Amino acid sequence: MEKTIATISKAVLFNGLPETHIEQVAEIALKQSFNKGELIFSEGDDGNGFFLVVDGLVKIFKLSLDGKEQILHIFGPGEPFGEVPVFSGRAFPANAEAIQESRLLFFPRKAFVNLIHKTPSLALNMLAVLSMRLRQFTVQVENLSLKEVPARLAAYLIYLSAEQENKKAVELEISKGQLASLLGTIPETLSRIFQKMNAQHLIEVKGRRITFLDYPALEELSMGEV
Amino acid sequence: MEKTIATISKAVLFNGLPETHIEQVAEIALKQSFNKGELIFSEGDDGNGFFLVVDGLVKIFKLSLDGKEQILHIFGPGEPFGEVPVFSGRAFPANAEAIQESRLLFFPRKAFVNLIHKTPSLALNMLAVLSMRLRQFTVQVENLSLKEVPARLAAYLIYLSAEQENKKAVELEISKGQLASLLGTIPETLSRIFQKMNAQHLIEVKGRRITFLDYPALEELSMGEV
DNA sequence: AAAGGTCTTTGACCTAAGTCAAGCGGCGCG
DNA sequence: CGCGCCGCTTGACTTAGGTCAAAGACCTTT
Repeated sequence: MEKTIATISKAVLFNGLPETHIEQVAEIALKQSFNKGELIFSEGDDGNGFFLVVDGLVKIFKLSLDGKEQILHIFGPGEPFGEVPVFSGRAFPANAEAIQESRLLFFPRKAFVNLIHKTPSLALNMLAVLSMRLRQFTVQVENLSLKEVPARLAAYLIYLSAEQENKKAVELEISKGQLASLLGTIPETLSRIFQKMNAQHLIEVKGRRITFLDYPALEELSMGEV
Repeated sequence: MEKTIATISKAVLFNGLPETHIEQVAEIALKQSFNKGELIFSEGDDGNGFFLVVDGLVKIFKLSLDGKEQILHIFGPGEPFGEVPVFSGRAFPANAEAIQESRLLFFPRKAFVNLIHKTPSLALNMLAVLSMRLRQFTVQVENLSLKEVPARLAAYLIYLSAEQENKKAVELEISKGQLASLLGTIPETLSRIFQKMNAQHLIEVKGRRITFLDYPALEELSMGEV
């Protein structure tokens, strides 16, 4: 229980809530565990609540009829997911799968909505979370529609660089195959683009470690396209 | 003022609010008008509030460096837009332009947030609106990444058919050029696909009027791709 | 009704990126 | 220590859809 409270009070969703409210939140939370590769929910399932990642890594994705996958988000510790059905009614709009051994908290819909009724600042926090997500989606649509794959990859590397606070090199936290799916392409294409960026001395790729050789050029590439 | 109240009480965002709250909402709303083609806000602008369409039509879109446009949404009467900066802080993530002569209501951020503090059900309504928008985005990403242009067009026609409650024919409410931008393609490609669907006796195109000749085949096309 | 603009269509061409198929390399397992 | 597996790479080929250019179609304004 203390662990649960500690996790919750670190999550941005519950930022700034008074102690007593945090405890109320913790009371309605249920612990769940998922193995690597295990499905958490499927598109079309009814959502009776949402999740918070305690540790591990979860991907949210869509599948086409012929099995091609597009990753929408990857969520790590402290991030909530699966909120859409809680507020819009209806089913999950996508699938969720643990891509690492993961521990989650589950917040049942009804209890959470009750809590919101009593806690306006929790509502505002949730509005902030959903707004950030919308902002993220505008970027993803922009990337898919207006940028070519090299630009998307460059943008992703720069995003990682900001996240890991390192302008020299970054470590991919997902496999290259998953990265391809996140960028809206396939492993073969991604591999070729890594090679090309290598050949152009933009980066150096060694397994999951990417070293930046020409950061400004990468930024350039990520924005426009030549 | 009565007109304002009437507009507000019809909008889903304010569904189920008691009379007195509707009046409070109306008090903070400001009327604004935009000519066809007029810019409402630009990506990167600070958002001190959000909008509600009274009448007219507004497109939300992104631009690439070389001027290509991707439409994210088209909003008509009763629909709110521009909420993201209200709750996430920061700037508008995209541009907004009136594509018809439009009258809008503007809700200043601060006044609205105050209102939410006092009105939990308004918060829940707004959460529902944002959740629906997220759901919509998952579909858009799926379309862009996993479906080809003919499937996207078919899906859009079926969506229109549901909206206009007519399985025989629909009327496009935007130009074909704008439709191309909404579907993530260009007018030339869209035009060719209309021709092809014509030739295959799926639809008949006469200006903005699309008559369905083989609805089931269209549904088939919209989902998978052969 | 002519003129001028915008929207739409058509044709010829090009290219980014997907498909298919085969090979490589590192890692866990027996 | 060698075998098999999975993730990744490489090559040859195909194709959806973008580009560029020009011609129609339409609608408004005079």
